[in-house]
Order: sequence, then structure tokens, then C-alpha cells
Amino acid sequence: MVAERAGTSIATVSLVVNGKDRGRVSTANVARVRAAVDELGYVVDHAASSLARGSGDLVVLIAPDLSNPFFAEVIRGVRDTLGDRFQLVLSVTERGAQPGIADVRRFERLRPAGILVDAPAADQPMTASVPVVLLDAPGGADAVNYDLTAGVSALVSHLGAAGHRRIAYLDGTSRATTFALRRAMFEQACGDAGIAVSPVSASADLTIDAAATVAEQAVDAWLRDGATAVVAAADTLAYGVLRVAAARGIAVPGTLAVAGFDDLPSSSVTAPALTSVALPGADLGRAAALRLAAMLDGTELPAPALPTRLVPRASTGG
Amino acid sequence: MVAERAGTSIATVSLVVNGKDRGRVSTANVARVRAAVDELGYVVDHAASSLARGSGDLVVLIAPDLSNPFFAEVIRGVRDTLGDRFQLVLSVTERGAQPGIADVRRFERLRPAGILVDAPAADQPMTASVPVVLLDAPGGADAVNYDLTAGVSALVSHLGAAGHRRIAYLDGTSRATTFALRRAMFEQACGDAGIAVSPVSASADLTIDAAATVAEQAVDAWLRDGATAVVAAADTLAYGVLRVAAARGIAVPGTLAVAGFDDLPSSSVTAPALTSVALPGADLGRAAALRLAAMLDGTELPAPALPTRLVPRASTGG
DNA sequence: CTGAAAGCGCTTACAG
DNA sequence: CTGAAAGCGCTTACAG
Repeated sequence: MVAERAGTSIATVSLVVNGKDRGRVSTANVARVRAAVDELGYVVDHAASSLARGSGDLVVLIAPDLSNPFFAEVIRGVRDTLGDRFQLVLSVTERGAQPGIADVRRFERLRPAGILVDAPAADQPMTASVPVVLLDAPGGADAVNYDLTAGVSALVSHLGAAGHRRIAYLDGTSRATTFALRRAMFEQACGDAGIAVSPVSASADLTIDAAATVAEQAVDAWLRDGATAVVAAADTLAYGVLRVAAARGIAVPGTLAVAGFDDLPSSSVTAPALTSVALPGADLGRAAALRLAAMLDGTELPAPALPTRLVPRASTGG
Repeated sequence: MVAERAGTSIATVSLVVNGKDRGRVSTANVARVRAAVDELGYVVDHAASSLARGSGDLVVLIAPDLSNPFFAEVIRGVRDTLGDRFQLVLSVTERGAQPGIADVRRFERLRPAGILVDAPAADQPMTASVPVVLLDAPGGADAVNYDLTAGVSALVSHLGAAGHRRIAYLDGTSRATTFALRRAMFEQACGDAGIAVSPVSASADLTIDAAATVAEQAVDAWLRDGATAVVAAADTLAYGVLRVAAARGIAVPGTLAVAGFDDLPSSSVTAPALTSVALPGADLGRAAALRLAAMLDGTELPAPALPTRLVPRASTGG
């Protein structure tokens, strides 16, 4: 430990650097250590520190591939809430893959204070030697989730009011539980409202290109089946449909109304502007960070379900 | 070390786990260690390992706030190129801030194999005890950059050909060098083509909302000044202009043509589709990862400037 | 208030 | 091929 050129012992330096010097180190020594630290540009070795201490101040957030800008919002919420007490590091999966237990294992090695897992693959226990909180993982223990009820039922009654009696669904290929739930709730709400769900099923990766490729075929099938609207499991999927509709000259919403989930910032500037069930990503990140902090403090926090709402725009006739 | 219940010594386990057992450990022992590892779910402690070894297999990518989806592409390029040899972790700055030397210092503590810094703040030396490569940091040493020449001159001649003689520029508030360069090259190209750049200057954070707020005022000033087109330093900024134009009933491109930089995936579905100088993010990430790997192998790699090109769309009359 | 010492879990020469 | 031992840089009781 270089900084013992301050003329004090290693132990003293450690105390000062960690702010544990209150009434344990003379002010003279504190000053000398501080000076030495500044001069040498000393920074405590994280590996050694967390080895000695048992665990560090890292918080790991494991998220799916970021091609869905939704996750940027989640990350922002987490970072802003974690503050200076922890250092946030992110890991993203391969495109199209969901975070799984293998990712958690990989990051346990870093001895983080805790791990956050966003939109994990279904059916994986996700236990670890450190506290774990799941985001957007309906059904999981220790998870923070959206309450989709309000958003989905508003969407379906909005479409019903516009006269749609047969609606298609474009799903994500994602194996995250949240996608299964979106679909189930949509079908349930349609059933309740006496609206038919088109049996023509389609799904794509959560990128515009992938969705456009799928929509290329699916649009014809939907229209042939008599559907007058399509609901996509994510805004990025809906963008793919919009692109194909524009290329083909299919009127939106005239011939085919389109809606999505997420309400990405760019959904206000698409052609036409996209109707979407808003899932406030920053709120989700914030709630997850609070929950983790509470677990670390030993205070159990109730997990509130975050409210969702419909943002109606031109793609469904406003 | 728990796994010594395999009946061998700690050292033997270490060799096996690290794949250094070739001709140094009997096959019988290898098998027993493997079995014990599986049973116990053992995973090597990263802190202890990198402490003993001097440095780990982590590669840190420090990027600005992800509200610009451009960075998602960069990240994907880095991850795909790094492969299994390294473990990538990301860090993002506060919204609107550029990565600086402080961020690098913070992550040096983790003893990573190397650090990648995307769109760093200008004028910061950015030296560290581990290899560092900069992305999109024109002027920096050890940086991988775009060659904006082709893209910018194509953009300006495209606008010139469409009859624009006076063009406004919407800058980012970002202090990253790359933004200063975009502006400089744009003004240079305009000068060369005999096109005037509007003196009405405006800049905003790289989010649609921030850009829209700024555009609210700026659009009037641009039109009053006689500008017939606006070039934004990033697509997200251009989206803000599109939003305001749509709300105000200003025809795009009829009254005001709009173009951006990045060519985000969503730029193909905006109203109208956005003309943009394509900066292939995945290519940038890939080049940076290759360069870092080369530095770690001791082989110096020449830093090629990545080509850019114009993607003309409806927002400038196609 | 201060420092010598043990120990965190691993890796790596080194001697058998 | 195998194991005892030193050392990575820190933290934390513990004895002065």
C-alpha cells in the first residue's frame, strides 16, 4: 500500500480512506494521509477490498439486448435511485435472449451487493448468494411489476369503441414472462368485450427490422382473416408493421389500426403517431432499486404494482 | 476452497478450473475435481482471482446516457466482438453528461483488462493503468472514429441540389468532441458549396423532449431568418423538430426540410421518414473491441476511420 | 489514538 | 503429477 509514505501504518490509511476515522485517528494523521492520497492519486483496489470485506458496493443490472429503447429508461431509473452509495454496472444479453440463471451466476463472481434482473426468462429460479430483485417478471418472488389491467382494458375498449370486432396480435419471440402476460390479458379483455382475436399468429424479435420482415407476410394474412387492427407486444414491433403498411400503401388506421406497448419517446413522431400502452420504464427501475436497497437494509418493502395507462394517438384514430 | 472435498489440493483444483491442467494433472484427478465442482455449484471468486492474478477478464465500456439509441448499437458491436474471452460490463453517465476521467478512475478499481470510453468529454487526457480505447473521440490518441467526410458532403450537396441556400443547425449540448466536429464539417461543406448557415444557433440535450422544447422557439427564428432546412446533430434532435413541425402544421420538407445524424432504426418510420447521415454504431463498437484486443495482445493495430454515408428520405424530399 | 497480524479466496512458482 | 507455501491489496479485531 503505497500511501504508507504518509508515515503512518497501513491500518490507519485504510481507516481514513473508508471514512472510519471518527475518533480513531488523530486529526494530524488524517491530514497527512489525505495529502498522500491526493499526491499519489491513490484509489483503493476494489478486488482486494471486496475480498477482505466479503462483498463490494457494486450493483449489477442484467438486461436483455438494448435494441428496445425501453430498457434505457429502466436503467436511468435504477441509476438515479441507487445514487452514490452503490456503483451500477450493466450487462446485456445476446440479441433476442433473456437474462437467465447463467448470467446471474456469472456476476455472482464479482461479489456485488445485489443483482437486478430485467425481463428474465420464465421458469428459472434465479436464486443467488446475494440479494436479487427481478423487474417485469410477473409471478416471480421479489419482483417489481406493472399492473397491466388498466392499460390493456383501456386499449381494448378504445379499439372496440372505434368499431373493431376482430383484432390480430403480433407477439415478441421473447421468452420473458411479461410477454406471455401481455398476450393473455389482451385475449382476456377481448373476450370480455366480445371482440374476436384473429387466429393468425405471428411473432418477431423486438427490433424494427425483424418485425418488418414478419409483418411482410403477416399483414396479408391478417387482412385476409378480416382483422381491422393489430396490437403489437412492443412499440418496436408496431414500428415494423407501420413500415410495411407505408411501403404497401395500406392506410393506417383506415385499413389497419396499429397499437403497441411501451410508449417509447419516438412513438410520438411515427407516421402515424402510435397508440401505445405506456409502461413507464424509469418508474420500474426506480422501484427495483428501492426494493434492493431495502433488502440490503433488512427492511422488507411491499412490492407495489406500477400503474399503466393508454396513450391514444393517430394510429388507431386518436 | 470448498472443492477440495474432491480429495485433492487447492492448487490442483485451481489448475483444473482454469484449464491449465494439460499434462499437469492426472485424468483421474481432473475428473474428480470436475465432479466436485458440479456438485457444489462452485464458481471461482472473481475478486480473489483478479487480486492474485493482477487483473481480470472484465472489459468496461463507459458510455453516455443511453437515451440515444445509437449507443445500443455500439454496445452490441462491442459485445459480439469481445466474445467469451472477456466479460463486458457497461457503465452509463448521468443524463446529458459525457464520460470523463473520473469515470475511468472509478472503474480502474475493478482491475479490468481494459476500458472503452464512448464519446468522451473533450480535453481530458483519459490515461489509466490499464489499456484504454476511445470511441468517437476525434483527435484523441488510441481512438476509433468515423470519417464524416463522405456523409457530410453528400448531405450538403443533396440539400443544395434540392435548392436550399440557407440552412440552420441544431446542435447537441453534449461536450463530446464528435459534436464539435460534426458542426465544423457541416459549416465547412456549406461554405464550399456557397450555402449560408443560419446564425440562429440552438442546441439541446439528445432527447426528443428536450429537442422539442428548444425547437418550439427555434423553428420560428429559423423560418424568420429565411432558412429552408435544418440539420440536427443527431436523429433524436431531428425527431424533436419533426414533432414541433407536425404540431404547428409546418410542412416537412415543403416549408422546412429536416435531416439528422445516426440513422437510427426508427428513422425509417417517422413522419416523414428522416434523412440522416448513417453512423454505423455496431461497426464502431466492433472496431474498438478489436483494437483493445490487439493492445492486450501487444500487437498494435492501425485505427481505420469508419466510412459514413447519406441515407436520403422524405424529410428532405427523398 | 496506533500498529502488528491474521485472514479474505485465489494463483503460481517451487520443491518434492 | 502433486501439494505446501508465499503473496495479491485490503479490512478488521486485537493488543498496546
